[in-house]
Amino acid sequence: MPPTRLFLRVKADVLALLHDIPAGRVTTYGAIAESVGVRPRYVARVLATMSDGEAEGVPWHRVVGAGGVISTMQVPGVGERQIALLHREGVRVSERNRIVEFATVFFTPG
DNA sequence: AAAGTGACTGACA
DNA sequence: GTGTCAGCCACTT
Repeated sequence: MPPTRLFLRVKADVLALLHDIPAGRVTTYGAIAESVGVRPRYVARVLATMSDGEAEGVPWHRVVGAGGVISTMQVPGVGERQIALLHREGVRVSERNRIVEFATVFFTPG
């Protein structure tokens, strides 16, 4: 099934916003969604349906759930990978899978 | 057409 | 601080 036009538009917008997020900072699905004009779940869907190849060079790991939750923990393997990537940028994650000092590393897109 | 499904959120206990 | 839950709505059976 080919993606809908809306999906492609949102995907392009989301990717553009992701590249504006500096290393060491994170944003949320909700914040991106607000900027793009869709629901948070839609943003999540866009990221979740990206292949490894598409994710190449895309800082998808800088997107977390509201409050700094690593929501990708729901997908086996992905959560661990995201945390590793964040650590590499100096973003600490608690053992409860939450961003440490979330308020200070939060970045508002757009 | 109808029911199922979330890489989500905010509210509430 | 943590855990549940209902609402959400586009997408997928």
